[in-house]
Amino acid sequence: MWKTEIRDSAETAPAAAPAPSLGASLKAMRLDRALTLTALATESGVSAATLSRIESGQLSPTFEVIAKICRGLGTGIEELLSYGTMKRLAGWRSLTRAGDGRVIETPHYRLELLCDDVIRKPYLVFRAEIRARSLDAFETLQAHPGQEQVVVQSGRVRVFTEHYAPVDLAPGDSFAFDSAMGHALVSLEAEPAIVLWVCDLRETP
Amino acid sequence: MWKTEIRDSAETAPAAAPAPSLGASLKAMRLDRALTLTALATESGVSAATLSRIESGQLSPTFEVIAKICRGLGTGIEELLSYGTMKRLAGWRSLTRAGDGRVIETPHYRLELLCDDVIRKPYLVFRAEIRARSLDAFETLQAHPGQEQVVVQSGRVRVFTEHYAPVDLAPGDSFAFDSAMGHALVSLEAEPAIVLWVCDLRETP
DNA sequence: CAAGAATTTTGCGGATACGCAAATTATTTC
DNA sequence: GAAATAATTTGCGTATCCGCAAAATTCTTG
Repeated sequence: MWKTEIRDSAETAPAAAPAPSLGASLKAMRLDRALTLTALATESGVSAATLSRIESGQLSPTFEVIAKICRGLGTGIEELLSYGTMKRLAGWRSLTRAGDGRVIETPHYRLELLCDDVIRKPYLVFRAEIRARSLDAFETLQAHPGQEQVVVQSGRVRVFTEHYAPVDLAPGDSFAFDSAMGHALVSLEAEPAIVLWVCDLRETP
Repeated sequence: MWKTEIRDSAETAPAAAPAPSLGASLKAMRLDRALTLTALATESGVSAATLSRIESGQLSPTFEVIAKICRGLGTGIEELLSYGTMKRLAGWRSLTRAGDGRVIETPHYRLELLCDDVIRKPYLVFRAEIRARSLDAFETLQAHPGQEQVVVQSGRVRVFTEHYAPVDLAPGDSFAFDSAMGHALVSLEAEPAIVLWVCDLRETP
C-alpha cells in the first residue's frame, strides 16, 4: 500500500518527558558556543557554581535561573532542552502511488492520505473528493487548531468559513485559512470535486 | 494578485523572553482543561499547595516540578509557557486564483506560489513546472533543513534523492522526503511536468 | 441564608537551591 | 617541568522551595 524507507535514525528517547537531561544539554550548548562557566555566569547572572552543579546534574534549578540562563544564551527553553538530544531521522522518504493512499470516508468527503506513514511530518497532505452538495448536510462547521490550504484539481467547490462570505473555487484556485474558523467545503456540481488538501494541525503561534 | 484578509489579532508579546509569567500560563491551561488544583496535584505528583503558589507567582518552581507538571498535563514546556500568551492571528484566509500566484523562475523549475502572502504559514505550497530534462542540468543537488512532498498533476517526473535510486512518478503519485538529502526533479517527457509541491522548511526535530 | 462539601490558600518544618569564597583541577607560558 | 593563570568544583550559610495539614474561601444545595 505504502512504504517508507529510513536511512539513519538515532535511538528514541524516553518520549514525552520534557528533558532527558537538562544538564547535558546545557553543557553541550555552552561548549558549542565556546563559553566558560564564568563567562556564562556574567552573561546570565547565575553563579558559575550553580551552573556547574546544574551541568553535573546535582541540582534541579529554579525556573528563575532557567530563564536567566536562556536569556544569557539568547535561546528559548525548548531549544536548550532539546540541544544535542535531537532524535534526528535523516534521509527518510515515502512514496504513495496514485490511488494507493489510506482512505478515510466521512459523510461529506472521501479523503485519501498521501505519504501518511511518515510520523514526523508536521502536516498532512491528502486528495479529497468533495461529495457534500450543500451546507445543510453539515451539522456544525469543523473547527480545530492549525491551518490548511486547498488546491482545486477538478470540479468547482464552495468554501464556507465562519466569519466570511463563502468563496467559490475553480480548478487551479488555491485557498488557505485558519482552521480555528469553522469551515466546510461543498461541491457545486453533481460530480464530486477533487481537491488537494494540506492540513497542518499545529497551533498557529 | 492575491490578498489576505485578517479578522482579529492580539497585540504582540515582549518577544524572546522565555516567559512573561509561568503562573498565569499554568493557571490558564489548567482551567481550560477544567482541572482543580488537587486533581492536577494527583496527576502530576506536585502538591496543590505548590501549584497554588506557582500560579500566584509567589514561588519559582524547580525544574523538577516543572517537568512533573508538564508530564501531568501531557504537554511540553514550550506550550505551557506560551499558553494564553499566543500572539494569535485568528480567522485569516487567503485566496490565489488559478495562474495568479507569485512566480519564481529557476533554470530547472517554474514555481507559482499559492497563498504565499500568509506570513504565519509554516509551509509553502506551490505549483511547479518541471522543465529540467536530466540530472546533468543540475550543478549540485539542493539540500536544506525541512521536508517536502510532491503530488504529480500531469506528465511524468523522476525524483533523485541523495541516498537512493531515483523514483519515477506518474500523475496522482505522491512522494515525501527529508529535504536534508540532496534532491532534484526532472521531467521524463518533452512537455514540462506539473506538480503540486508542499515545502516545510523547519528543522525536522 | 445556613450547612455542607469542594477548592484554594496559608503556617510551618525539613529539604534543597543559590551565591560567596576557598580549594581543586586543567591549561598556558616561560 | 615549574610557575602562573584560567576554569571548574567544593564547603558553607542564607534564602527559598515544597509537602503536610489546618484555615480560609468559594461553590452547592436544601
